[in-house]
Amino acid sequence: MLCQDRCMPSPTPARRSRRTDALSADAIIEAAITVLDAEGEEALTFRALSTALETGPGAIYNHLANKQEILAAAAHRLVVHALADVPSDPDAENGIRAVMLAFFDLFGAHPWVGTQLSREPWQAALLEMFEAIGTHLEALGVEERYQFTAASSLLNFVLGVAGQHASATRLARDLDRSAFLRDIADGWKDEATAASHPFSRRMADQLAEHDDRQQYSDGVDFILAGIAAVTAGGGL
Amino acid sequence: MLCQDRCMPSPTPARRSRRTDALSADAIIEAAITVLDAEGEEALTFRALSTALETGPGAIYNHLANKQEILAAAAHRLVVHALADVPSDPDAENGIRAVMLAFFDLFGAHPWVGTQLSREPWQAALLEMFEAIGTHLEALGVEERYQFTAASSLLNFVLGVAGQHASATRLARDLDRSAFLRDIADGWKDEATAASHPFSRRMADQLAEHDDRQQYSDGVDFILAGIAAVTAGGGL
DNA sequence: ACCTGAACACCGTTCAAGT
DNA sequence: ACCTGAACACCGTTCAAGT
Repeated sequence: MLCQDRCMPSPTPARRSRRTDALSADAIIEAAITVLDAEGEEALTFRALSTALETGPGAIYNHLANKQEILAAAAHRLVVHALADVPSDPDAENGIRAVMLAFFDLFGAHPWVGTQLSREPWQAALLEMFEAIGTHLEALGVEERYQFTAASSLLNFVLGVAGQHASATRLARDLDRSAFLRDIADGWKDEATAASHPFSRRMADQLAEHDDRQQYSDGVDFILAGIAAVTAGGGL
Repeated sequence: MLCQDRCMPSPTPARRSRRTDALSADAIIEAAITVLDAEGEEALTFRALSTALETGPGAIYNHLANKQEILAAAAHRLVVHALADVPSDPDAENGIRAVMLAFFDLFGAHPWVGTQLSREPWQAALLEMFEAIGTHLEALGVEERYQFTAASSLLNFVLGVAGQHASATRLARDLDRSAFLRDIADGWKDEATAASHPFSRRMADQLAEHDDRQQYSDGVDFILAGIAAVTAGGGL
């Protein structure tokens, strides 16, 4: 649909297309998400975005303060949508797992969100995540005094995963993922590395072959089991 | 020591100082750490770095491929140093806690490391962290089949914390930290926010008053308890 | 072989001039 | 009130010219 380099000569004299509908923060955020998903984080520039919106780069500033605000709003929107799509479950433990997996799937579909979430502390998107996690912990019967630490622990875990996912995607955009991990695993088997890193050497094949989503899910289970154990066992 | 804006007139005609010792990757990395610690992430430019090194920006490329490599090498060096300083402990559970706290203290002293660690996946610094965690898990008696997931969970948790720490520091560089958290907590108490986020509303005061290091330490305990529970209980 | 620093190809952001 | 797009003040990186 885009006319990248050379356009067919048009019968009427070429004229710079100009948007007819009004520009809005919503439209900008939507266009930003499209660019980010299609071409990655580094492709989102004001020039690219304003071309997609058929306007000038300056026009964007009439609706959003700066690039950071565009990214924050885009991430927030996707987090809200992802949470709205999580089916409610009468079983509290299934509920918290469903929420955590929704986050994982969101980062899979939009890896740049992972980068954005570690850019501003306690931004709107993080509040939604914290709230969703906390609500389910409450339903799970976690005592009040553990709720803050428990919710933070789950949130920090998912943020760590999100960041790694984003950077892996940034680096391995074209490469296929398993070849990329195989390369790293092979590096762990190099004599020099292996000699000083025996644990990693032993884990190399698992790094190359593991199922990311399963491992994430297992990590969530570890933390949930820990929360349950500490709560039952009478404290930290 | 730096001559920032105006220099005293010197008796001999002013001459651009030129380094006498040879430039090296090590010297560049050391200078980069100094700049990053003193002035923050955004202050590290090739121009600033080459000024600190008394050379031209192009000279740096004779020793390191690009900015990413400088940051990765700087983070790696600090992680290695931090781990070298952790005293060995005969008690395995103290050992893993000491390693995890060493990471936390590292991010406190050099917040920019948190940003860097989520920039490249499985970079050298992460390998060191993974290895250190894994070695202690082995000592703790975690079964082989759980080691990869357990080590990854702890690593992802610490990476999440590191990222948040870095972004909080970036945003609140001059502001004092407690005032910054108070502001966010107050936002959670706003009528509009509180109505749709009751859990966060309830946690607001804890956000403002909690001890970061203690909470981190409690989070580590949750995960360790979960690993112990799952291992003892016969599987995920 | 290494250093120098101007030049290049970008950025995000601003702002006078338009409608 | 909003849009336009050239201009500004930066970046990281390159490279011809020096030593």
